[in-house]
Amino acid sequence: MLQVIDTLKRSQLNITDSRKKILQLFMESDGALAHMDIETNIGDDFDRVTIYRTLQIFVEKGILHTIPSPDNSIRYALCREACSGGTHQDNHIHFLCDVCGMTYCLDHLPVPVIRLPKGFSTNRTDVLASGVCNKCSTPSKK
Amino acid sequence: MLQVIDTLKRSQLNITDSRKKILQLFMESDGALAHMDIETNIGDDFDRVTIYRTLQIFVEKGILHTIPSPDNSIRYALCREACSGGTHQDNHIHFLCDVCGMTYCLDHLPVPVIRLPKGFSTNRTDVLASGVCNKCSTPSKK
DNA sequence: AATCAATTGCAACTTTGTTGCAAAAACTTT
DNA sequence: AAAGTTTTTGCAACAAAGTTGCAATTGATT
Repeated sequence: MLQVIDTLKRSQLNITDSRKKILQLFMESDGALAHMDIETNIGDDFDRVTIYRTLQIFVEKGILHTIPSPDNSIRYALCREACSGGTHQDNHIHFLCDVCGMTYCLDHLPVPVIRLPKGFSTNRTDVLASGVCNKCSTPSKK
Repeated sequence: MLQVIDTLKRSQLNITDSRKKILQLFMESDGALAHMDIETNIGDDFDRVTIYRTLQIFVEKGILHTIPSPDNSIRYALCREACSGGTHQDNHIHFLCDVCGMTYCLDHLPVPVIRLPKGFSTNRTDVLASGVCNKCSTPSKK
C-alpha cells in the first residue's frame, strides 16, 4: 500500500480511493487487466466512468501501458520504471494465453529488431504471442 | 471481378451482392480496412449488420485475417493463399502508419522467432510495427 | 419454374466508451 | 484545523460498436 501511494505521488497525482484501489489491483495481479476485469472486481465501489478516467490518466502518466489484442479488447499492465513521463518504453513481448485468457508481460524478452523496407520508419513495435502459458501447460501444478 | 467470384466459390460461399462488393473493396485496397472504412464506402447499399456478418464469415473461411491495433479497432486484410480452411497462416508483420492511418501487411518480412520461457508454447505471433510508411515519408511523391 | 436453404434487412437490444455538470473529496493556505 | 481553491467523482445522458431473432428476400438446386 505504501508502494501504491508512492507511485501515485511520483506521478503527481492526487491520492484518491479509486486510484489507490485500482493501482493496488494491478500490483496484486501478475497479468494484464481489461476494463472489464476491473469493473467486476471493484465496480460496486466506483462508477464505470471513474474507472475509464483512471485508466486513461494512468496511461498518460506512464503507470500503465496498453496491450493490443487480437480480440479487440484493450488490456492494461503496469509499466516498469522506465516509462514515467508518458514516453512509454515497454519494449517487451506480450503473451496471451488461449486457455486462461491471461495476458502476461514477458519483461525479460527483448522485442526483436524488425528490418523494415525502404521508406518505412518505426517508433513502436508490439509483439503479441498467443498460445498456452506456463501455468496452463502444467495443470497438475495449478 | 472474376477473381472475386472465384475466391467466393473456392470458399464454398454463395455469391451475393454484398460479398462480391466487400471482397472487391479489399482487392482494390492495398491496405487493411476497418469495419468503418467499409461502411463509409458501401454503407448505403448494405446494412451495418450485413457488413459485420460478411467480415465474420470471410475470417472464418480464411479470406480475411484480423489485425490487432493499439487503438483497439480491428482491421481486416486479405489473406494470402495459405489460409484457406480457417487455419490462418498469416505470419507476416503488420505496419500501422501514424500519419495516414493505413495498415499494411508486410508480406515479405518473416515474423521473427520468439524464444519463449519454459512452459510457454505459441501458435500465433502478431507483430505490429507503427511509425511512418513509405508513402508518407516522401510527401513530394504523393 | 418450383423448392429448399442461405442470406439480408430491420428492429430491438447489449456493450463499450464519452461528455457536461453539479456534488464531493483532496489539496493548499493561513 | 477551518476556509478557500482545485481536482476528482458520480450521475445522467448520449454516441458508437457490436449482437440477436425473425420475417422477407435472394441464391442455388432439381
